[in-house]
Amino acid sequence: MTSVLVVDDEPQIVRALRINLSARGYEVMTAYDGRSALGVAVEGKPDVVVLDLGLPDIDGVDVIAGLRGWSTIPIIVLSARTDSSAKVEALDAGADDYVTKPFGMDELLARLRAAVRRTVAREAGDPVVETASFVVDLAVKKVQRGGREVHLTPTEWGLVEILARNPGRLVSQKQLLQEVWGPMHVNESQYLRVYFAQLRRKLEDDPARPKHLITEPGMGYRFEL
Amino acid sequence: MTSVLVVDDEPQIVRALRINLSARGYEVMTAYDGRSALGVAVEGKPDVVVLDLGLPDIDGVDVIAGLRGWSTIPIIVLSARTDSSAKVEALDAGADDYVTKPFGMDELLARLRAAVRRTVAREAGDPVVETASFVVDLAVKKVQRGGREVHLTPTEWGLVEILARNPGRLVSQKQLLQEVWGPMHVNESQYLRVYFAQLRRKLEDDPARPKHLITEPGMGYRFEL
DNA sequence: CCCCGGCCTCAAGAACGCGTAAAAGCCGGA
DNA sequence: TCCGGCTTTTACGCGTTCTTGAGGCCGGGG
Repeated sequence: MTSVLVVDDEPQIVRALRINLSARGYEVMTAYDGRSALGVAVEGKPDVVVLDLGLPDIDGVDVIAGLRGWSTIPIIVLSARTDSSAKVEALDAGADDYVTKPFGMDELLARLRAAVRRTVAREAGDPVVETASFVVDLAVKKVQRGGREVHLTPTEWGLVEILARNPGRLVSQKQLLQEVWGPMHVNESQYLRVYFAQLRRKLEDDPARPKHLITEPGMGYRFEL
Repeated sequence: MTSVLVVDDEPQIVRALRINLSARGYEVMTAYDGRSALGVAVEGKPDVVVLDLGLPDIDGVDVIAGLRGWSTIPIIVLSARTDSSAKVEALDAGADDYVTKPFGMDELLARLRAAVRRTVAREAGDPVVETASFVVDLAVKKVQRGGREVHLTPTEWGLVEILARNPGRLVSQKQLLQEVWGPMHVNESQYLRVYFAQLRRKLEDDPARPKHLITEPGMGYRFEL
């Protein structure tokens, strides 16, 4: 299910959006200020964010920057300001679209569909990553090894998923910890050692000499095909 | 260079866009009707399309469909119709954005940047820096020399990364020390000597006569391609 | 000619990060 | 309540990396 984070300080707008979005099968999260919006975004990993710019605590542009710091989630800005400088500012800060209030619900929903479609298209590319030893199916969240399915715990899968989405790339310890354990645990690199040992035991032919789950000492980990 | 296909049957709009886009460094292609637009798109493979919906020959939505049949190029629709049903129709046909005429050039350019930014982020082909002796891949954080991968320690990589991002430019000792060792060690120029010796041993064909990792005595270091 | 600053080289101990194992804590379901 | 699976914590040995100091080289200036 596609999840949407709605951020606005006007309850009636949040309510209207929640009703319309839920009715169309979206999962809806909400936030009423910038600070909690960033928190909810980290926790809930929404597929798209609808963001009002006139928030009470943080400037809208800073909220965009805060999201863009770690994510490429599409952001659709809602704002009462119609002047082009506001639009330019928001779009250049990293927003994907800009809709002025009052807005037509039909149009907003269409723009939302367009935004989601783009990211789906981006990630749709063969959601299966294959190595000589095992196969990762990102769509159904399963791993096979020698024809047999390998059971992974949620944490293990979290790591495998991030790595498999970045084949060949070095992924920093910080990024892994951030995305799997949350921003509070970015220094617990011991977790990574424990879990990578576990994953190697489950997936590598020779866990002591891994061919695919590679450690880059001091930097991070790499998923070699 | 980013290329833009502008499709509109009103010459003055095409001209205005051509001038503004060229001035900002875009490569501009043009078409005045739907049929030729599809042809030019196939030939020129633009990075983004600005499409007027009121074309003389083909209905705008069909042009979108014609493009979407084989491509995911971002499409920004221009249209005089402000009713939401028109917007919904175009967006659901596959358009990425919808701007109503008359439009502000600033805003259109910002939306165009947003559209391009998305696809660049998506396709970001590895930024690779290549010399006669070795290859630095900044995205995956790897260095190759003569087909074989060279292992770099975190500190070594830190130096190579900074230099490779500034090819040909002189980078001061202070900057290198600051970025790799932190502000506390900007005077430890001995570190640089030790590590550059190490890097030259790993990367240069003749470490005693470096061709790429050049010392500028008293100033800093330079990465020659 | 000699001195000196800056650079290169080498080597050794300290510090760090990794892998591994095993115990302890924390649920949720039977 | 007990059990089993999963996560978090602790401990230790080991190899690698970083830091540091000493010595040699080179070129420019006195």
